[in-house]
Amino acid sequence: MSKIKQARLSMAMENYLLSIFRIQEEGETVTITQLAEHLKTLPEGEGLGTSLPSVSAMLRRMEKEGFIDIETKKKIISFTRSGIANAEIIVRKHRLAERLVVDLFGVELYRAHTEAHLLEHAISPYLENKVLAKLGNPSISPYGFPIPGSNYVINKKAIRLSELDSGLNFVIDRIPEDDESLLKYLVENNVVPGQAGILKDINKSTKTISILCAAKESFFGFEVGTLIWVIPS
Amino acid sequence: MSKIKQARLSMAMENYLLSIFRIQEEGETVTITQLAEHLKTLPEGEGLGTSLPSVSAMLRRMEKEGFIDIETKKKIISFTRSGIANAEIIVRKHRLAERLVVDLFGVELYRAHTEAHLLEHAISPYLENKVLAKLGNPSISPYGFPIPGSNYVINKKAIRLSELDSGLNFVIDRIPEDDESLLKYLVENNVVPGQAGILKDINKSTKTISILCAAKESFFGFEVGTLIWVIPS
DNA sequence: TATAAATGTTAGTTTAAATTAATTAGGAGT
DNA sequence: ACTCCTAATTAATTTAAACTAACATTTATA
Repeated sequence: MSKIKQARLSMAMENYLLSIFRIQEEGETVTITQLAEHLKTLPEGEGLGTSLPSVSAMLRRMEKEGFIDIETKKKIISFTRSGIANAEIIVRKHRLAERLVVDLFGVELYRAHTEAHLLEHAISPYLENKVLAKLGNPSISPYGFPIPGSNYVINKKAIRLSELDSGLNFVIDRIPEDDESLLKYLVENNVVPGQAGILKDINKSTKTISILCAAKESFFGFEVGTLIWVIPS
Repeated sequence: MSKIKQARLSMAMENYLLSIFRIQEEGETVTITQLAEHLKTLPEGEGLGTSLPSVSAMLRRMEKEGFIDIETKKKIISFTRSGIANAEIIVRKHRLAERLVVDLFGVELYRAHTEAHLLEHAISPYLENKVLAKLGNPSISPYGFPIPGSNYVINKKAIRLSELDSGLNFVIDRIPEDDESLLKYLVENNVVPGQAGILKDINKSTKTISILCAAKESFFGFEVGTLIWVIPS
């Protein structure tokens, strides 16, 4: 029960915390270049916060604040206890905001992530509780990601669609959130969390995948296939 | 039909626009000191943006951006066309956010204004439309203020409670938004927009007022009485 | 092993927004 | 007219967060 510093975070720092969390969640190692890359997907300020020196400087600030450790050999960035706690707070607000705009306001799925990126910084702990109650304590985001604080844990049986074999049935677990044009395509073709489907063909030569979800057939490359997680069924 | 610059406003500038709008709405002249005073009521950053030189500098920036004119004799600050347009945008978001948190999330009235001050900066035009639709195109805030863009105009018959005579009946039109402890008292005693009441006593000697609203009697000074607008009935 | 590509840091600037401290300009009162 | 108070400005700093350009360090690969 150690006291976790519940800091007044700047918007920029909240974004960094969220990006680091997301990179870790994807199982990748957090490097400065990775981070700079990931921050580019954020809608705020359009193209800010992406240069390596900027990221480098911010990480040093975050280290001073006690949110992260930077390995001296300068490869690995990891959260401290305080860092993970604060990252979970902002990720929770983000995913709650996604649920909010989708469930209550009817925002289209492909825009929810972007809208949530603005809202996440504007939700006080008090309001968060009100929203949680209103939404019935949701445990996953509209894209299938766990909402920190709920007891939901990712299904261990989930695998990347690109690792499934032809002919097998599945249920969509998670889809990528931050590519609007891809999302439009996926939603259009019923490739959304909870949807059952069958892998029609996975082609190792052409690196393409075709699936069938609720009578709609979709077709995409392996890179996309690795971003879609499914539960074999 | 001139093109109004739909600028990317900083959060700080949005706050200034809103404060200037509010001061004008109250019928007072906008001076730098007034503004500094009003900005202190904002919850963001706690105590930031209140010093005279800060306000002075920001106003010069806003003049450069074409939002305001500053009289050379340095007394009067007024909006340009672009300024009023952008102020109305942020005021609309603010009051819509107040309605949102009250109507949908059950936030208590005394906190709504504060929560809205965070949310107002995080509502995109797209989301604003969704929220407007969800709330049924409201025309006034929970405190009784008009939402710009609706066709609502303030009732010309509205007067300050302090200007009403003893024994007269009224309906509450507007109550002040930015004093949480006062708001708690008012809500507690049914002094909310739309509520009918009777002015029991207005005492010129002690500068106090007592009213009766739905069986609850409240009691306050003239300063408060000037902040509550009512329609005599 | 040498060299190229990728990764990260230093150095020097910039901008927005804030601060304090000190100074000036305008009106009101005696 | 002089003094005083209020209102506003100037000056000099500070901080967070970003940038470019140039340099340095690692890693990988021919």
